Amino acid sequence: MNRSSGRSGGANLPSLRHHNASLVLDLLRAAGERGISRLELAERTGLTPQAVSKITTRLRAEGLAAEAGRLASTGGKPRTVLRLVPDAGYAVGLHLDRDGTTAVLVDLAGTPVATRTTPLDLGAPAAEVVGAAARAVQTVRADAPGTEDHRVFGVGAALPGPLDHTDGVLHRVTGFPQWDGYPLREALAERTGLPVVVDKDTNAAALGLALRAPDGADFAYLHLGTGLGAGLVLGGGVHRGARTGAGEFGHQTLQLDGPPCGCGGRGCVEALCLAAVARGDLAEAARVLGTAAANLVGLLDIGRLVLGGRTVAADEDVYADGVRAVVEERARREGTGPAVPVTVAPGGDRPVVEGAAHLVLAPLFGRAGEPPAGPGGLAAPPY
Amino acid sequence: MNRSSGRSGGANLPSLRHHNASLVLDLLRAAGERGISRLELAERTGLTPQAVSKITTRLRAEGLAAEAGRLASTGGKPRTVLRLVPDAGYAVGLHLDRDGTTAVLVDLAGTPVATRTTPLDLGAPAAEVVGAAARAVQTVRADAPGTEDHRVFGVGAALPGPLDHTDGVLHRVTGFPQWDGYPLREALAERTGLPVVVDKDTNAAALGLALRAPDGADFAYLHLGTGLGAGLVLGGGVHRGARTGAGEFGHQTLQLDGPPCGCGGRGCVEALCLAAVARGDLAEAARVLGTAAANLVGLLDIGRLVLGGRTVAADEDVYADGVRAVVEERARREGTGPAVPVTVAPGGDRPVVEGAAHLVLAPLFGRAGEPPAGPGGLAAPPY
DNA sequence: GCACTTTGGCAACAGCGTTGCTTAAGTGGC
DNA sequence: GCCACTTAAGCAACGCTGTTGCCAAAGTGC
Repeated sequence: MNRSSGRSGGANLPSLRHHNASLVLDLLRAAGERGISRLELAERTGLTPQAVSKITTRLRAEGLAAEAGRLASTGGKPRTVLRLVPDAGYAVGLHLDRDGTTAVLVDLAGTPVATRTTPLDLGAPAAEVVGAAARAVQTVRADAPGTEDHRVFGVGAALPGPLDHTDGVLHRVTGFPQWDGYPLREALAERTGLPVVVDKDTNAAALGLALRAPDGADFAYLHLGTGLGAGLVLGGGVHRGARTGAGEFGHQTLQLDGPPCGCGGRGCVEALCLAAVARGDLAEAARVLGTAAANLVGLLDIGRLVLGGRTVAADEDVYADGVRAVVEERARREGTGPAVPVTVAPGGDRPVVEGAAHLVLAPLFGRAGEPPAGPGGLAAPPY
Repeated sequence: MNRSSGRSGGANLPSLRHHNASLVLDLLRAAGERGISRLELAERTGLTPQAVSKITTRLRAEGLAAEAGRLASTGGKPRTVLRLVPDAGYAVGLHLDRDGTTAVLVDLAGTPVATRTTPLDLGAPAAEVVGAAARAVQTVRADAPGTEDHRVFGVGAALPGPLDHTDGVLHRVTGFPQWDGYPLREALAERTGLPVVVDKDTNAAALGLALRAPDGADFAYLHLGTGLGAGLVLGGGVHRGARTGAGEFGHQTLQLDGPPCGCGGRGCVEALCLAAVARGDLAEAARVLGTAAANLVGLLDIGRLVLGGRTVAADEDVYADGVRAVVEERARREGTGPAVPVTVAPGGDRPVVEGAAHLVLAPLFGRAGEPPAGPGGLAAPPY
């Protein structure tokens, strides 16, 4: 039973079946090419081996799972290894950044099979940007043969700035007022003929990283690029909050009555941090970022911190070490156990595009987030 | 299904039954004395009317629900109103504060039926404090006749400072080093013969307020007393984090390199806020509190803020207005809709004791939190 | 008094995971 | 080479879930 918001849902037999199937499918996905045996699935889900057998039989019949070799015997019949069938479905990830667009086609396992990056000014007229984005989607689909229409589940689009994840309407992409109130989801769905999900870049990246994490622990993804934002993963899914605006990390006040910030406030982390970057004092930038991160860790008792974004990518170790130092010092003071690990997400901005594709795939695996709706409407999931 | 942490749980028929029964029971509880009809239960849960009939029949057979009158007809057979039977079970709430202990016996509906407050120095030897607490529990049970042993589900204990909710061991109650590592749950369970759950005072209060809230929206409870802490309610349940230490709100850095705080850090909200209180500048205290609160609202996109604690209770309006002003100004700047409402929890510290009792009751209603374990062990819930 | 509406229980049912047992497929002793 | 043993996985029967179709109960309104 899932950490979805609200408490409406009564459960019936189909929802129970779907829940367990998602759970198994998620474990298969997490196991990757290594695969996983039926008995291990049973142990991990708490279901009986017989129930897992029934569920995997259905998944195999639907082409989502397949047997793939067997393990060494431990004194009896050896376990059969099951694997997710990656090409049972695909999704498109789309990253609309301030100065360029990247589209990626990933398979069910999350592996990218085609990528395209094109320069694109997010400040151009909306119709132009949407048109270019739709073309990028078509291109990346054409790049990968054998991915017919019905096997592409949808498009996940990630972009900076506040937006409403539920209805896919942008609020106010910082610096580009023409996007205010623009129904991006609808427009993209119409142009691509595919279901579309829209989310903030930080949320997309966080979701992608969450699906790759071996443990299910809560973590925060801190993205430092042209701005500073966060994606929060609580309980296995992205935490979006009441109005899907969570992750407003950059305009956290870190210095009461400090220097003015572009947002109109004073002493925001983003302003302090980027000012330090601008004057070349990366150690100070890392210290400021670390202080805000430590605030977050204390407030939510988060288990892990992941840094990302272009600015971080340029000097990974400086930021990782600087943030780690602040977090460790605070943990020592409070004496509540070892400090949380601090890592850097590899690949600069790449986690954003790949995570965007996961906006579409995640619901299949029971991860938080409602399935996308739109024209060519996503039929009931194949299981 | 439920926002529990981790993603282990496969679901079977008993768990499905339990889930739906909890859901119905929670709606009955929320309806209070007003009651609720079968058909409304069906609408709210999404279950069929027939399923609700079956579930409520079981609940009535077990003495947890009862029919209570009927509504006006709308042209046909009038709806029958169902209500929770409050005296079907009880729980004890215990608030161990720095200078006193309060115990309360509440019924299944959360209504207090007996209260006792005794002065008690939390700095006294552990055995002494536990003994006095256990006596308080016995006293409050004796105060309410007709509440035999098997109908008291357990004791929920709330106290300040970091602790491990999972195993009930205290970490370091600020200012009282003798509690460091003390297994409070075990000790209290042994002395009272009842299952015990231990949690931070802020979490207990937040849980109690969450159960009373009409909507299921996320909110934060900010407690300003001798210290400053927060309780977070996300997705209907208390968010405790990886090591059950979430809510560390007071030692959030709000002023880089600011004045030193007792915790060893610099520029913590708690230090800034309490310093302002000490010099009588309540408006500034409220502004500082509001700034930290606005950080929290932005980060989590929380839907509501509730203030509490003795310091707030002494000047409710000053704090409510001061915090509201900061939050509203930030909302205006960011332009993401109306600011979140700011209210004060009535009754000073009372939400803490009553919320403590809910630590025991909440699992019955499917709210986050594992059921208590301990001697005299809580048998399977009565439904 | 009769037609109609709405509530809510009864009975039959489909489908879920579970249990008990059987078959498959290995290892290791002799 | 054979047999006893162990472990994995499927088959069949089962108990229990919510669902569906139907009917009795209990009102309103002409």
